[in-house]
Amino acid sequence: MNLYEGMNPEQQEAVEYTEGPLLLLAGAGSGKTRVLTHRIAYLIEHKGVAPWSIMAITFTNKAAQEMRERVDKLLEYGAGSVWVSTFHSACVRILRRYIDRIGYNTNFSIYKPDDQKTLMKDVLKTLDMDPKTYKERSMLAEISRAKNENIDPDLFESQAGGEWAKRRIAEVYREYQKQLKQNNALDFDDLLMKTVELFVKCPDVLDMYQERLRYIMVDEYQDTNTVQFKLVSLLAGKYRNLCVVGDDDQSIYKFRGANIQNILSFEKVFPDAKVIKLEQNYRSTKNILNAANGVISHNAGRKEKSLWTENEEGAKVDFRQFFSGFEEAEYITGDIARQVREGKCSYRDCAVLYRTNAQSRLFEEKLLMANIPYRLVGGINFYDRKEINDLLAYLKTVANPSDDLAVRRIINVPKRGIGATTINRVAEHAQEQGIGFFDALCEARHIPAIGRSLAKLESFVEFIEVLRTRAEYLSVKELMDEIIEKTGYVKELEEEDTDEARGRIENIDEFITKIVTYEEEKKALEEEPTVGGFLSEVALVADIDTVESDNDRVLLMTLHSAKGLEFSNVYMAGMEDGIFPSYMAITGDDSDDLEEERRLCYVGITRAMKHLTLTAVQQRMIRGETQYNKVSRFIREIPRELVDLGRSADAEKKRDIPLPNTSFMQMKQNFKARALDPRQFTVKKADKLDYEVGDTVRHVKFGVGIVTAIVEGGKDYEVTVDFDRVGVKKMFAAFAKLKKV
DNA sequence: ATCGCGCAAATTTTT
DNA sequence: TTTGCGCGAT
Repeated sequence: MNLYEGMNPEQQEAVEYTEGPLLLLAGAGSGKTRVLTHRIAYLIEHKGVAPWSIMAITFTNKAAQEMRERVDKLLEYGAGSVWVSTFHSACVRILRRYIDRIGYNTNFSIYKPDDQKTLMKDVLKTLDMDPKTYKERSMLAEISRAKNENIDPDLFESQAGGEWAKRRIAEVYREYQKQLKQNNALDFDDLLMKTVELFVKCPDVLDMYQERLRYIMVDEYQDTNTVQFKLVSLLAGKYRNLCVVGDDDQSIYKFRGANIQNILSFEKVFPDAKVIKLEQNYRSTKNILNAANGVISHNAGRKEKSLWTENEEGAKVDFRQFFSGFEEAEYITGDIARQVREGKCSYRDCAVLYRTNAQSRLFEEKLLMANIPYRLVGGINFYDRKEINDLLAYLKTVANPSDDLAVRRIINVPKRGIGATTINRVAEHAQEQGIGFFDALCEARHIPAIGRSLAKLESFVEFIEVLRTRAEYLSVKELMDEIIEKTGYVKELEEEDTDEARGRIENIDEFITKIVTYEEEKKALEEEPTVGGFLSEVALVADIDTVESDNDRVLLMTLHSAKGLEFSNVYMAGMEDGIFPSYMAITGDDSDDLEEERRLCYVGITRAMKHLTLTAVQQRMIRGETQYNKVSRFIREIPRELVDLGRSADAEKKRDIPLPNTSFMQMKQNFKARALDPRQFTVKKADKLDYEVGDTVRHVKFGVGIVTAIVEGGKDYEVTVDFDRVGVKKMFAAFAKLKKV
């Protein structure tokens, strides 16, 4: 395999420059993933580096998965041993192993924003603080900001000095951490911060990882925050083979603590760093790229860089204005329908991008009416649904006995006649005795004033205890079945017999399928599936991670979610001052905020390969109120000669779309029933396998082997392979992803 | 203990 | 427009 085929000199140089710090400034569409994957292959094949001493960190699980697949294609074997992961998943993996060294239990829970909010409410109550002046939202934002800077409560307090307001927040922060710890739980930011703490406090653990991970690569480096930088510096501290890839023009996560200084001053921190720029764009037409360049040139303080392309000039960038959001959505939908009808593209080539999730509704509605398949990314996550969170809370309760939040969520779900007063009494008792909520439940008979509720509490405790015992030998799926069976959760929904309840049952079925998928995948990798493992995985999936490329659908998502993706046809909707750039960015006094919006615009434009359409409207409904906005200033920053304003507005013939006689919700329901065909979630059994008995095949982790048997089962083929290195293994075809060599 | 009504508040972006 | 919460009734 020629690793350099079709690579430009800079890309080649980046692949070959393996020792010491390297900063790769890679513009949009400049083939950085290609460079990274080839670099990994080069390290293994030409430098004899062991696959397991290479770590690549990406921003999303989707990106990680893609990178794994691409490395796998380049290599004969060993690709499975390269550690490709997101920051958060990597940290979970490290902490599940060693967090007991810093005083937590390795079966810790991971608290998502919803859980954080609940916990924060408790914290504010404990501290007796007025929730009107101290909003949990802003408290959590402050704490998150601190954690992203690796500031612990002590440091926070000392930084507060004499400032009264800040000292108060420090108090909240301290109590919040205390309660997290009592629950043996970590929030997202803790995952990073505690890993750093672990490395600092336990040099032997750090040393072990340093010795193992000798080559480290970080993708989307412009979006790393201070803790992430610290983490990477620690890991790479010994061998200093650190390659970071980023583009300061695509830094769009400052609000989440991303520190653009990480990239701007990389050369100061690593004075011997080599800098390579990738400036040739392979993705977009000249017109699109120039439009992007035009916009981003209005930002100050950028790294010197000019993106160019050899691609054709292409069509001009379309800009269309409409009266209301209704017509905007109609136009975009109609345009997609037309393009597909004329055979110019497929649905999957089209993406509608917008600034806020709330804007998705109108597009959903129109696409639904036009019968165009779509996938909505983001907004309400699958795992944010009530029924799913209830079931997850059961699993958390079983896995982590200290997780009071989980216990309290499910203690009366489904209704067991245990009400607020009883729960408060138990909580008080726990507080007095300095024990956990669940422990307090166990000794409920010693709590005065529990009265008649005692029997109910005891039977609940017994139920959980039984589950914990059974969990020792049941699979995750079996455990979940038992929970559903014994609680009567689904049965209750069935009796409700409403559309809503039916939807919930569907979600639960989907959830169970996800459990099964998780278990099968783990088994295919010869790893033990566990409740804790499943919970970690679930906590860290973003909606974008679950977008399958093999479905032919239009994608709807925010500009943020679109980072790292590309489409032939991109529609950027809501190009209005106050929407994009957001009202906050315009009115705020920080010019940085506006620049970040501009970078976001740059990211959006550079997603497009062939066609870019920007739209704006005169009046827009925002939470019930009509707003009148001016055309986005970003439109004016695109060189005029690159823009096509379309025929005059009245020449745009409005086509009549028949009004549906069904409600939006109902249509959505129907669409869901059609789109979420069960086949999509169960593993599809291949019609036939592309290998047979006697063939030599390759497995990501086990390497090369010979197929000795194939048994056809109901759901899938069970394949037996005799591997050169690890011996005979049995596996399911759909998960093992064996490739004939 | 549970249900339901009515009023208030909220929306930037996410691992 | 949608969601969340508090209070009163059963």
